[in-house]
Amino acid sequence: MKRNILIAVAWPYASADIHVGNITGSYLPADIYARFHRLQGNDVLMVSGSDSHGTPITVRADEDGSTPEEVYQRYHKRFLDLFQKLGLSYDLFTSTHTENHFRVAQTMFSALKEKGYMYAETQEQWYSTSQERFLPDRYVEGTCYICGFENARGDQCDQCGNLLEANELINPRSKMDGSTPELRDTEHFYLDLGALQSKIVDFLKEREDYWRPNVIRQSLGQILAEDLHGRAITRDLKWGIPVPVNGWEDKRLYVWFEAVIGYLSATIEWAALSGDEELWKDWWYNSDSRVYYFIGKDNIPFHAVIWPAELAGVGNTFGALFDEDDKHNLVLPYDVPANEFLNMEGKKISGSRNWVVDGLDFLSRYDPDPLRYYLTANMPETRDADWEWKEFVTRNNNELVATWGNLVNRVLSFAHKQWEGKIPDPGDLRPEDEAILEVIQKGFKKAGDLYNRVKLRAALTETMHLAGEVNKYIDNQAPWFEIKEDKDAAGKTIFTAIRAIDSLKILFAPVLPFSCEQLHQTLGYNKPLFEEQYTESVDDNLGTHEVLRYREGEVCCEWQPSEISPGSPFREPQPLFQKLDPEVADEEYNRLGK
RNA sequence: GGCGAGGUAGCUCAGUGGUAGAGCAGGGGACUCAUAAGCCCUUGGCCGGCGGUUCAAACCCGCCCCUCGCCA
Repeated sequence: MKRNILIAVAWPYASADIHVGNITGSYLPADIYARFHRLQGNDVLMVSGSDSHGTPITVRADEDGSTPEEVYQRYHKRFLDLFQKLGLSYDLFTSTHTENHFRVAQTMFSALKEKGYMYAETQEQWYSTSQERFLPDRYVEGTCYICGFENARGDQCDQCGNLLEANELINPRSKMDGSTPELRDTEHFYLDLGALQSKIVDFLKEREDYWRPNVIRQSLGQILAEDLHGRAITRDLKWGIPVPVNGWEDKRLYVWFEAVIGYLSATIEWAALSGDEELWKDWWYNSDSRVYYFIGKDNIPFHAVIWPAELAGVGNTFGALFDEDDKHNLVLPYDVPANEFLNMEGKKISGSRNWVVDGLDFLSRYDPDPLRYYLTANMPETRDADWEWKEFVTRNNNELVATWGNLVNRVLSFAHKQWEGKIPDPGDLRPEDEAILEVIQKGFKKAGDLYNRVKLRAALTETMHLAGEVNKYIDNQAPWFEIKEDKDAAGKTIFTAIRAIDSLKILFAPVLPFSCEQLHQTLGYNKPLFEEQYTESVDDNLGTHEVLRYREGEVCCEWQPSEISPGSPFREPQPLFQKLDPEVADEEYNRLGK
């Protein structure tokens, strides 16, 4: 049955470059899952964008002497570049700084307010009299009231590691100009999560049996132990989305409330760009559609609790306010397959200490598929994983090159030489030929089940295992002997092997799109396996923003075994992957921390 | 402090009640189509610790230790 699948991918903060930990945490698994479902023939939409608001961006702008807008544009462009090079096939990668997102986010706010899930409350916050503005917690420094450290930030003390109540800092000073701030009253809106608790508990319990244990148990456990309480969703800032209430024009929606709304607004923007403004409803108003949220474990509460609370809270009021269609509720998350973290050579990744492998930097020296392969084979699906350069090189050489790449090369070069670039006609297949093809066929079911349940690492292992089975089959048949005495027998073996390879191409394609596309062309197909990515500029009243898109066009092949025909021509094979000198592992390791 | 996840072969990880598994690394072998790749055989583990339930525990229960995340 054809299904609408929405792949909702974490929104990167546009204040730092993306590293391999970010990639394996959410962006890569999302893309693999999207490609798998496209091959399944489902209606897939994969959306995300740059989180362009929030304190990290204003902090970066203040440090650089630039504006938040410039900071977000700079990193956003680098994201688009990286995602294209890495083959992350977003149907739309946009940003939160668009007129459309402002409107959708403000509508969500208004809908929640109308439903009675918002209340206003006054709190005290540090105010800079010299700059005439309220200071975000991390803009205030002072003495830690727990350990006495003199340079603690308002939100956290770097010496004792405790999270702090900014208002209790001793000897506070503004990070901006060193002046002494004063506490002033300020009023903010709160999302009444307490009132939404029973809806959230029901929502989680319905999904208890198939969600990953760390996601479901943490969310449910925390709620049942402590109950949900209201959270402030507005801030005294200039950069961001204005609160759509009279008298509140100077305040902004808090990013954690606003950014998750991007999943909805990006789908709406995608529909408008596609030429049919109503299309987004096929995913958001369709109770049969499935929405998957690919995120890292640090984001679990926002996607398993807070965002579902926003969605359940608005009910049909979002539609009523947005385009006067009050017949539908918004679809709640189907699954939140959050990944754990990736460490770097045994230590935590740290951007500031350069203990990190940057995505663009990596791709300046290596191809995308080896990275995708290594990160998937080692994906932190159940626990933290570790990036080791040595392991990257050995997995590339022993698995990608030796098992899969060499299988393709040994079969196709032999075939090309002996049958002059045409696939041999096997006549009737022998039992051993049928047997290996059946193993492959069962692989579609087995790997398909694993992909479907978002066990990407296991799906890849299974596929690599099948490549091993084909290598065994070839060694058993030994077509290089067969051809000396009985060319027809060798033809049966090679035909069978080519079909197996052509099938494995489909099974590997979600993880290894570039090399599978290359193999696909070598085998003589006209239409590509996947469509193309491209960028486009979009104008609105907030300015111009560049987006990443995915072209819709004719593609070949679905999730089923090869039916490639005898006699059809194919090209001389070129290696799919390059072997790496083991020394590069040391070279790369020595770059870390410098 | 509260809520969780993880701790299994040298390394990376599967395995949730019935005689410990895979890949890589290590050792040995036969072959040559292939990127000296692939194939066959093989060494290697008191399954974090201590108790408990059971005819039977890596798996269930309790306590403890270590790593990581979230919340306060």
